[in-house]
Parts: sequence; C-alpha cells; structure tokens
Amino acid sequence: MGYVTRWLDDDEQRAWRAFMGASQLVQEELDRQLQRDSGMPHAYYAILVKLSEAPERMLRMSELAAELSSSQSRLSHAVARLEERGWVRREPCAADKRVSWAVLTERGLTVLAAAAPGHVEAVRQSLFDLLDPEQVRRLTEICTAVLDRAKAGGAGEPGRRKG
Amino acid sequence: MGYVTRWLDDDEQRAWRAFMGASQLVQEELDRQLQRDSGMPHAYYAILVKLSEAPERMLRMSELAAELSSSQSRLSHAVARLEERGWVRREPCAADKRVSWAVLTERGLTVLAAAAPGHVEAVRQSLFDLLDPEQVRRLTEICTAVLDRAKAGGAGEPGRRKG
DNA sequence: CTCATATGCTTGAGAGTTCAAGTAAGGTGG
DNA sequence: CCACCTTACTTGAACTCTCAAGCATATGAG
Repeated sequence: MGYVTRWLDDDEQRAWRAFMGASQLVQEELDRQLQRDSGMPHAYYAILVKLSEAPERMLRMSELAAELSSSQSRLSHAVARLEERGWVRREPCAADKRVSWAVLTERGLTVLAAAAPGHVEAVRQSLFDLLDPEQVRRLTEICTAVLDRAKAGGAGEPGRRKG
Repeated sequence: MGYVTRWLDDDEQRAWRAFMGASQLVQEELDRQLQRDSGMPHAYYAILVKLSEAPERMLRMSELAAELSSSQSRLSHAVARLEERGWVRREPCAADKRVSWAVLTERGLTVLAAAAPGHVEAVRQSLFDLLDPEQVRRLTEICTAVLDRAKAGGAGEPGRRKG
C-alpha cells in the first residue's frame, strides 16, 4: 500500500468531468423521455428490446442478464414488474428446472413498437444530432475500447462471474 | 404527428450501444468502488468534492444542485443523509431566510481525503488506462459538445429552469 | 400595505437497484 | 445413493432517486 496517488492532471480532469457529465445527462434524458411518454424506465425498455431481438422472442433469465450487463437480482425484480403489466411472461424450462425463460408477449411487443419511435428521436436529439460522422466513429472506437477490457476479465463487473 | 421515424443505421446502433454500455459500466464500477471502500455512492462523493472546492467550503443548496446537474430534491435528500453522518452541516442564511448553506465539515473533509486516492485509481482503471492521449482529447471534445447543447437550453434538464 | 406570484428548499410516497440470503435443481466424488 | 458444491433464480430489506406537493420567505403590482 505504499502508493503515491497519481492525481488527474488538468486535461484528465476535464475529460473525466465531461465524460461523466455527458453520460449522466444522456442517461437521464432518455430515462425521463421513456418514463414520461411510455411509462417505463430505460432499463425496462432495454429488456423488451433484447427479448424482441431474440429467437422466438424469448431468452433464459441468465442470458438476458448477461446481454444487458445486469445483475440477476435486478433483472428478476424488473421482469416481475413487466410480468404484472403483461408485457413479459415467464415459462419454466423442461430440460433444466432451475431455468426460467422470459418471453415477450404480444402486448409487450405492441408497447415496444409504440415506444420505439419516440425513443429513437430522443436518442438523436441527445447524441447524434450533436456530432458529425467522424465524431461518431471516434466515440464508437473509444467506448468499445472501454467495454472490451470489461469483457476481457477486468475487475468487478455486475452480474458476471469471472471465468 | 405524421412523422416517419428515422431509425438508427448499423453504425449508429453500434455507436449507441457502445456509448450506453461504456457509460453504464464506468458509472457502476465507480459507484461500487466508492460504496465498497468508502461507504458512499458516487453522488455523495461528488457533493463532497464540490463543497471542498468552494470558497469557505460552503455553497447554497441551489448552487450546489446546479453545479452537480442534480435536482434540488435529490440534493436535499442526499445532504440530509450526509448531515446524519456528520460530513456536511447546514447553515441558515441571514440575508435571505429561504436559503440554506451546505458546509463541508472537518470530518467530511477527512473522509473525502481518505476516499479520493482509491477513487482516482478506479477512474484510471476504468477509463484513462484504456485510452491513449489522442483518444482522451477526442472524448473530451465529443462529451463537451453533448454537454454544451444542454447548457444552451436544450429540452428537459433536471433541476434547472430555462432562462 | 396587501394580495398574488415566484423562489428556495423540504417532505412523503412510490419505484428501482443493490446486497446478502435463501430456495431449488443439476452435477460429482466417494 | 448421499453428501457436497455449483448453478439459476428469487426474495427481503435498506437505500437512493423521482415526482408531486407542501412550507416559508421574498418580490412586485395595485
């Protein structure tokens, strides 16, 4: 523990605050838009999207959690709420009785279809309308680099076990 | 509204998911690190930092909220908790009795000083160690562009009034 | 001066997230 | 076939955040 802390220099400070600020801002804008216009938080929207893209529109809870980088606990609570609303249904798995499938219902698909246009519009306003194509390319590259480390087994990702 | 939705193309999809993924990942890593090592969420840490940088280590609640891009409600709840821990103290304002000052206590400063090195280390691991200086420069530019629109009076920022 | 409105902040209820336990089922070595 | 560990998922309590009201104090119009 005999470290001397390497503080952030001015450029790093600026970068850090800009990144955190932009992250927070975009997240909150999206969350607010979805809550206001479609009555769901962004996390729930993301669940519906993932299910809609899956074969048969169903995924095992653990797969779904992994795809969303979400903890199993969070997903379990969320799917419970989505089930109450009739947007998602759970089905037991015959082959492995521990597993449960999350299935997007017709009603869930309808709700998602209704929510999507407004969401996309909000995404454009929060991000893409503000950046030129070159910036978008760079942002993708940078964020991918950040994400790759996590997948490569960095410390402390939620809902994942190292392996 | 007779709009035809302009969906995201493949590049935009990738950019969007990378950005959201990286934002979420970094936020959660930082939150977890601070919670684990210093027993506070990142939002509370940010409050302590802002106060520590202010003259006399004190700010009016509304100023503090504005600097943090936080709603007044959130800040009020948070400061209540920080007060219970003795890290922050509230003081009434003689000139305007509606105002209350949030003041960083000695104990709060000590806690912040103890938390900071681990936090900075986590920031490096989550972000700066993964990027070269040119990428950091680009990230700053991009995030600043995203933030500037909000300050320039975009729709729906939390805890702010337009004007 | 007085009433209406705006401002600064707080409060309470409802919701989502987290962490730590807890249940149940699958797999394995003896 | 029986303990034992792992895997898949759920549950409950504590905590934070949000939204909508709710005070109390300025401020301005008449």
